[in-house]
Amino acid sequence: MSELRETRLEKANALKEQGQEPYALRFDLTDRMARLQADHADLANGTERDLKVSVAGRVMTRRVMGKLAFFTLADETGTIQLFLEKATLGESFAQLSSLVDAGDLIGVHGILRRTDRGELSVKVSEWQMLTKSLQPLPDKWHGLADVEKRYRQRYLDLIVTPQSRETFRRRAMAVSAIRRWLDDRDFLEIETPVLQSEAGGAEARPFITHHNTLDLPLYLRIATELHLKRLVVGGFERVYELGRIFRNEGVSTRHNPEFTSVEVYQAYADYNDMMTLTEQLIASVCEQVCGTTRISYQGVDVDLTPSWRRATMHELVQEATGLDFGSFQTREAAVEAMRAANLPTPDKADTVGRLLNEAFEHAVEPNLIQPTFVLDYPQEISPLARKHRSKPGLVERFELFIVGRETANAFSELTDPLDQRSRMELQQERRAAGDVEASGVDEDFIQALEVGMPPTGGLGIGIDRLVMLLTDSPSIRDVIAFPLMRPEG
RNA sequence: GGGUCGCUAGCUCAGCGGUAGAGCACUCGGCUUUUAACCGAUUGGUCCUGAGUUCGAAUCUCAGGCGACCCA
Repeated sequence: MSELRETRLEKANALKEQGQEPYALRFDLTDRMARLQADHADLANGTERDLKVSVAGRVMTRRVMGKLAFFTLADETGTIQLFLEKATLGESFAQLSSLVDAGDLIGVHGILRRTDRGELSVKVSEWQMLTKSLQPLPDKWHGLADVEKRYRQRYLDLIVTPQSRETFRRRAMAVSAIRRWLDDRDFLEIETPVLQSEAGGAEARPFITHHNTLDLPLYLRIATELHLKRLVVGGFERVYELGRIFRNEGVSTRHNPEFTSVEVYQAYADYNDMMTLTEQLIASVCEQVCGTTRISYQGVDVDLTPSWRRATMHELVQEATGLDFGSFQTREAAVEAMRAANLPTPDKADTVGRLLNEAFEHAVEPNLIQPTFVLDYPQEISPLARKHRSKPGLVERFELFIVGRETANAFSELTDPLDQRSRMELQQERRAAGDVEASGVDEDFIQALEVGMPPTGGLGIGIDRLVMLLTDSPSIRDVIAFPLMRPEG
């Protein structure tokens, strides 16, 4: 209600009349809360330490009792109690107790004192309004229980939910740990276009936009793959890009239309090398962010200590269903066996390989809790991966699954330009037939391959899903500061 | 796309056919060791929107909006 706001505006005006700017320019602070708490843990109850400190932050709670008051002041690192007494503050005590609300940002000068009840406090001798807040804070006890509000008004969530702050702190740590790990191994981060005239590198619907001056339809990238490979053709032997990807798809606890990936390409390597790289990289990031590689996700223990299980898609499906997809000569044979095993056989899965993938997604994927590399995918669902060196119909590809979720995807990259062209033409046929996720032929990319790409291992990791794992977050929206929301009605 | 659940005061929630409620927050008064401070008083409402049933709807029905979760 705007009555609260009116009251606070009046307080802001009252401050002005008393010569206090309600929106201050700056404040010289000497200390931050967490450090003060740590450095003065030895201060005895009921005693003072004659050390002048200046701190600033947001007033979280107020407890006023006549001529004495206690505020809790929070900065980014933590909280400290303010010990406010009329005897010390004189006239400005009345101002404090009547014009400062929970939610205001203030700066104070004072000395340290631990109260009789053992709370380290700043005994304030001087205070200054830094920013007057016009909106009330959420319930101090329950916090922001409304999930929708947490996403729509993330700033409130961050103010009152310490766990939310910790999640984004960890996300930042994870992202910088990934960059550091790759930089240390001579991988070069190169930025590739977000706006593309052909959206390729994955099977997904793109967002469409338009360039006015060139009168050109453009797509937001659905992957960084094809441009990073062009860089490998150009002679950069170790490249990566960590950045935003856009896919015009639904929203769920595991999907946001814009998300972050890191794609890594290493010349003269294959998918076996990328497996080692993946487990080393993720284990290292986990160690740095969580302090251990044995973590707990939503009550389930997950052990990310290398090395991880490696099994082929065929083996895993057979293990879970008893079906040997290597023995099916025709789609009909596979359909018959799958029906007998109560597995769905959608029409769009029009080959044995696609049916294998269906069986995998249904019977295996949700049960891959511990990190597992799934190897050797059907060629028809992997148009950018090279043919397997010894298994006909399959490609050298792995996906990494953790807690039932696809977390990484990697290939021995397809370097044969003629093979790549025929794969892309197949995609184009599917698109012509109505598959909105199929891409077309990227002529410029084919031309790059014709110039010659060295044998290369490529890898993509979904940063958001990795961060979910490292922060024990149940929804992707918990790890994206401002997730996509439908506008409020 | 389908299903289940939710939407009531700034926040957290109760009420489930008969006058719109509580705690916290706000405002006022009291209080020099509180930390969900306490005590007293007051203030605060498009019960998500619209239509219907009914003497009477926050409550029942239908449609719509937004969200959460599950399934595809």
